[in-house]
Amino acid sequence: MNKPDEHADQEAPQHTVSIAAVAKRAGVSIATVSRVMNSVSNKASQETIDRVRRAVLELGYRPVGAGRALRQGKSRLVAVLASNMLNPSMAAIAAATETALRSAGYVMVLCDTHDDPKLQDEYLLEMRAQYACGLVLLGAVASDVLRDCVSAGESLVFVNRRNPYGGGRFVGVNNAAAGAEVATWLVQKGCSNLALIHGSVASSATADRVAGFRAGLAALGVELVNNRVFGSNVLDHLQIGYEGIARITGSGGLPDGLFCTSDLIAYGVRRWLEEQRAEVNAIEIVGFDDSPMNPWIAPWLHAVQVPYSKYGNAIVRALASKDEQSIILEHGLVIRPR
Amino acid sequence: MNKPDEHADQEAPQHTVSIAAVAKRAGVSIATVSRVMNSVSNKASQETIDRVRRAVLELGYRPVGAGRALRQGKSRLVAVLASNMLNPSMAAIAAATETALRSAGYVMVLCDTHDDPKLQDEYLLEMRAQYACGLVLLGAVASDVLRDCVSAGESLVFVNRRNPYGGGRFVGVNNAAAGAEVATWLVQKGCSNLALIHGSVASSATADRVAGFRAGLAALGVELVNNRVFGSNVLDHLQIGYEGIARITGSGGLPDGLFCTSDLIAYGVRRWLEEQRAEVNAIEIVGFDDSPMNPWIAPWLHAVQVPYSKYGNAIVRALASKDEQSIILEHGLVIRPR
DNA sequence: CTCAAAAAGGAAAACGTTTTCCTTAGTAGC
DNA sequence: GCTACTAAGGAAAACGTTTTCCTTTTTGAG
Repeated sequence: MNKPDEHADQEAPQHTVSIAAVAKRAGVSIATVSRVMNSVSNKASQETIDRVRRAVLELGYRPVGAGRALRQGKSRLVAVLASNMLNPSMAAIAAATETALRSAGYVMVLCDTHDDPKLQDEYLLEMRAQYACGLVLLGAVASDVLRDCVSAGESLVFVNRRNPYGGGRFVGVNNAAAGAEVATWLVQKGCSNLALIHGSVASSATADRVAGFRAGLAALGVELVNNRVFGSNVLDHLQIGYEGIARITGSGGLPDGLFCTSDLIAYGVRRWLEEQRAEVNAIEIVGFDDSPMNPWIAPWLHAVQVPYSKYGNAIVRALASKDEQSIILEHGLVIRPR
Repeated sequence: MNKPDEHADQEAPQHTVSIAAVAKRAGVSIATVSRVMNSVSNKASQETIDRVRRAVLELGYRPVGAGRALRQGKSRLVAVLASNMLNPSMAAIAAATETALRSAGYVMVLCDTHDDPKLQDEYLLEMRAQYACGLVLLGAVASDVLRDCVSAGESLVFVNRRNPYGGGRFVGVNNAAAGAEVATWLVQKGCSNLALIHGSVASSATADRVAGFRAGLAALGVELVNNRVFGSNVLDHLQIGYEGIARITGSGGLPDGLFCTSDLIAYGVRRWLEEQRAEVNAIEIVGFDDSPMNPWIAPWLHAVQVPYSKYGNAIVRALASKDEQSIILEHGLVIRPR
């Protein structure tokens, strides 16, 4: 911490130092400054470049976003539309995305759509008005403006949940394969009374996890009867787990192996079991996401581990890529010893 | 879901509909359109206003942010600089803030400073370049540019952690009072072997909680000896709790009452206790924040409840207010029965 | 009826960039 | 000594707003 008095070194910039100021200081035109800033080749001698660079440093110049955006017809803003920011896995993705975007020179605008098509539309329109140069949908929901954006060929990246209108860039894990792996592990572990609790299948991620789990069981010749499955469209996954395990247990006793399509569902399950004073350790519970807090708050939970910290870079890569590729990241299956 | 064909109602706008288009359609000048949009009084007849409004609706016009920002010298972007977005309580504040900002017509830019002064400076400069009209600091750290912003009188709101340079708008709870309440409750509960585990006191929030707790005990004539206190600057609060309870127990046995300055610290404590197979229910543990997930994942934890969902509106109010007022929100003390 | 003030609204400047034209001076190939 | 071509760089337009002037018309007070 240096004393407030001796800050006469280069703290002059104060507020808005424009390209014109830099040009004047370097003794060149604003066009040249702009070209140096954007490293346009063959438009300035090395000497000029150095002079401009020096002026930029001395004045602490940094291009005003609005000017550039207005001229180019697009800003450096990337909008991230999350369906529910209170969900820890969303927050993890948002955090990783922010870091990756920032180091790629973008600025993240974060919006919470609460899984509401109307609100999503509002945000999409607003971001268009802000000249956002990219849209990241963390759990997209079908909506009119989204369809519009898709068909207009805007720069969209769908994360975890696929484009409800098909196609488009996608970043996520292989949910179906993960579901199947869970099935295999539970069966090999010797569980004979399996159950499944899942959230809304309007999410392609959830739907794939469920389908993969069922397919995995089918491949092993294991049957999953209907009263061993609970699904709900409720947004609060904790609630789903709590209610789901109650229902399942009520109509056929405690299972000995359980797949929950999210960690939160598993937390809800555990809560009910503890309230019932059930023999919790007799049940193998597998969640999905594997929150970094799990080793601390849920050491009893196995989980498909989604590499959220790697999502950021993947999303930036997807945004930058020209073709509509899907980026499938590798998941893991974390088994926690009792 | 309506069929893709019959969308000829008013889906024409496609991409960029500018103020000029609206003006043309309404048969007025762009100046008039602008004035109607910003409801400048005495500049348009009711009839004109209606005509413009109709044109706006029909074309789906919405002012381009960059144009307005450039002209006015400030955008509608509000930057939220969070010290650690993976902390659930930060995420909760961010979510509430986003909603409140949005409904007040602002757009939230979320940045994760990782509690790093250099990164915070980078963000502050970048946001200045983006003409951000407000800065919300969720856990500010002392840094050169921040000092600059403070003395330049920029629109700053400090949340939870106070301005390291003094003054400024502040939103938070009365941490000292809350700490004292915890002390009182623990003593009244009959605990005689108290302990305290806290994070970095560089955060004014933590410092106040600790000071309040100590003052509360002192007022009751209870002494808190040094080997019953553990503090650490480590960022990971889970780790602090885990290590803290180990140290404290090692140098004086298990406490029967414990105050942790964050929920996460308490989670870490619980983990260690369970690993040691300690009689966990013999200890009254009080956390701070009271995450909405606590009833589910930590029903054993008492906690000072911070009304994070109310932070959003308070922050917007603070941003809008002319004078540098502090907004102190009411906290609670949630006691969970065993 | 006169005059001032208010209402209504248009033309154009300004904001800070990027980029399209230009112009000039070298330079390589013949 | 030409002719092309490239390097180097400036002037000015353009992006979409808001706002300052300015003009014309209407209103109200005397």
